[in-house]
Amino acid sequence: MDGRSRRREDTRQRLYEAAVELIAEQGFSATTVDDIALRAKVAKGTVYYNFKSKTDLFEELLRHGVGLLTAEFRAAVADLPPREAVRALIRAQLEFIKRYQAFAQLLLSEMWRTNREWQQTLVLLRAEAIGVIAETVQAGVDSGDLPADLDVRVASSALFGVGLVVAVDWLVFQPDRPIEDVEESLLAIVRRVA
Amino acid sequence: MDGRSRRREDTRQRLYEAAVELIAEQGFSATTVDDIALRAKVAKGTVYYNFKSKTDLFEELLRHGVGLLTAEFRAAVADLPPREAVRALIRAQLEFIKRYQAFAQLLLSEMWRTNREWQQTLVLLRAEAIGVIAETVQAGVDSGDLPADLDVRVASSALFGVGLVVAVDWLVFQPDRPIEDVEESLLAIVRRVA
Amino acid sequence: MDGRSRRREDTRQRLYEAAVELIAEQGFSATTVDDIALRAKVAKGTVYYNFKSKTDLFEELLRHGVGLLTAEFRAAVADLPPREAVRALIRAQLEFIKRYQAFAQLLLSEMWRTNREWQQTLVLLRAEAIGVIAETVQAGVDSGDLPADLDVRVASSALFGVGLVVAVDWLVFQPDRPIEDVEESLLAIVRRVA
Amino acid sequence: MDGRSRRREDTRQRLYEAAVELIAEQGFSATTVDDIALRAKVAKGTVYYNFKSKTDLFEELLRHGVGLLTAEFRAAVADLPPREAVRALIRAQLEFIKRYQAFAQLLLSEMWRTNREWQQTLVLLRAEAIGVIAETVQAGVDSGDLPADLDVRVASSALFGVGLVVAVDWLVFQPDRPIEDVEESLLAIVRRVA
DNA sequence: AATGAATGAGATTTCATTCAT
DNA sequence: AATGAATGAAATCTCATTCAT
Repeated sequence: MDGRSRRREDTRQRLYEAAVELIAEQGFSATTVDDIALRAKVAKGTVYYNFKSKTDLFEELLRHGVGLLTAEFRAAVADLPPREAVRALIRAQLEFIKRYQAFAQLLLSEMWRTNREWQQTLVLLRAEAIGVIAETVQAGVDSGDLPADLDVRVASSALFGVGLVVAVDWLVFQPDRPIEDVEESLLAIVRRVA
Repeated sequence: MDGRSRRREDTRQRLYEAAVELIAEQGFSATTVDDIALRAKVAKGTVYYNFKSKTDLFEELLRHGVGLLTAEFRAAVADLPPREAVRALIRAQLEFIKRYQAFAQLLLSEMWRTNREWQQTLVLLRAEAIGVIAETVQAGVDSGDLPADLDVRVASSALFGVGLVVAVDWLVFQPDRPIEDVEESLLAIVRRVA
Repeated sequence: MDGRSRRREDTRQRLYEAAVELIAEQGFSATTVDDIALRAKVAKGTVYYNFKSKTDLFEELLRHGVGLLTAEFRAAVADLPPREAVRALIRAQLEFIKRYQAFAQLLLSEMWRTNREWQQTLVLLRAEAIGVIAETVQAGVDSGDLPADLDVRVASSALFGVGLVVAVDWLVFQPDRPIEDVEESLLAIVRRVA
Repeated sequence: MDGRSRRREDTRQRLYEAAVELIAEQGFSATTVDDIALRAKVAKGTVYYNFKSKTDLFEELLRHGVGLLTAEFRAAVADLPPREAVRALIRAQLEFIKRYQAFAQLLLSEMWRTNREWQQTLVLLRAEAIGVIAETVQAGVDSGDLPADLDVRVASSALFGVGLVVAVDWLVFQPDRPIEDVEESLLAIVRRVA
């Protein structure tokens, strides 16, 4: 790597991981830079050597995480036919949430808040992720596979939210339940579009 | 004056209202006691005359709010037959969320966090509210109105979560959409149990 | 009683007692008006109905307590011959401290501090109490019963301080030891003037 | 840098010195952290960077100070014969008090209070310091240099208290009197054990 | 590239005092 | 004569940020 050394990139990664876990558990404001440095096993000054500010770290974190999710959404739909594509999106979301549990928890907690500094960032990122869903649903409506009266924006938004809340509820309150069960529940719930 | 004077009870009510709005927007930690006192139009000391701490105010707020919701759930089901009762619960939840929008937002943000001081309180309160749903669903399963293979706990939990996220999403991102639409979406989504 | 009703005088007495105990244990600043009201079983406002301020309550308390001590000193010496008079003073001090333990503790803690609001009051009261001792010692020197080279002021001051510290040490750290023992220790200690 | 950097250790020392003077004059509760920081010429936050709390600073201060006193006691007795050893202890106490006047004043004010957070700490520290005196007195009793009927614990306790109160009385009310006078008064007072 | 001591603005909390009843 | 809710100034404590090393 050039520009940013490998060592530095490693430090940033450790900071991301520490921050995402702590913010998932406690929220952004309740998580201190000391906490983050401690969990990442670096000195406090190192946080500021790598990020402009605590908020900056968090925004980069959001971008990083939602970027991953959107990429997986895109990969999931590939060229599948509409209904299968929707099912693939749900599966992808579930798998993402399972893998990045803390990030999902954090999204659920922050996504419907208003009046926070990173609000704008989050709204944009949300639009990106939901955009992929919307494209897929729209394709289904166009092809006649999904009901013509479906409000695409509303349905996509709901799909995303329902997936998030059901999956996180699962991870937090019934972690022993197998993922297939959860996927089934989700599919049952969203039958109309999947 | 019955135990607590009317004046005092009025002050507490004002503090609840101020706190719930601010915390919904910004979260618990980002909301200052100064903000709360200012919005409630009392002196800062008054907050501490009425509540042991900021956390205590928040916990009592949660108890107060979830208490109201649970009461409305109980009133809604009355003696209705199972499927109607479930529909009534959904309607009650929607109406509650519409009426106490800020409280709903706050619940959505805090309910799936772990590691916060009021976690235990919240888990208990959640169990109470979901309990009413579970009783209704169970009655439906027992009477044969709902599928026998339905996992009651899981379904009730999902019903609650989905209602919350869809309604808050509506209020935050599509406030102009009529409530009937939202109710319909919700019913469509949860067709299996309603 | 006229001017001040019996009820009011009773309330003031209860406040004195509550205050003296708490201040002995914790010191003046660490004792709150709430504490005092609670222990005296009156409402907080009542403290201010009876005393101008917390400091005022404390100063009146000091005056009241040292007044009692000085009176007992005067009663003790009566017309006794010098050395007996000194012994009588020591006994009187011990008995006073035993009876008003909390007050003695409080005196020991506050008497050698500087820079407190009531400093002046306390210095005056101390001078009064030590004055009685000094008169007695002076009489002994004059009559030849006590050594002519004795520095009266210094000796009286030491007599008072030593009595206070030994007696309070006894009450706090060896409360089971009989008072006669303590008296004996004290007499042994101050043999030169008694 | 050994464990704690030199800079940090210097800051802590400055904070000790500032705190001891202020607390001697005004007492613990009446001394603010602002006062301490101001006198130590550091920012308020620095106090909390170095000590968990105001109480923690005070407890460490007590430990530090009594540690010094105990060390000087041990150095003073060396291998002297009993009565000389007792005299050496008295001289050591006087010199310590003269040198660390503020600390002595503070001890006198806090040592016989009950119900303060640091009570336990102080009782332990007191036992340590008095322990050295008691060893010396015990040796004197064992060797026949001191009266066989002397209650060692009581005598040591009294010795310590009397030394403290007489020396502080001297520093506060008669600072011009030469130390030799004070030492002589003390020796006269405690003739039985010295 | 990283460190950790120090900072100071701003948060939470306390508490003597006031005041309407 | 007493009460207790309310106040606001001042206390304790926290924490994002800076900076010298």
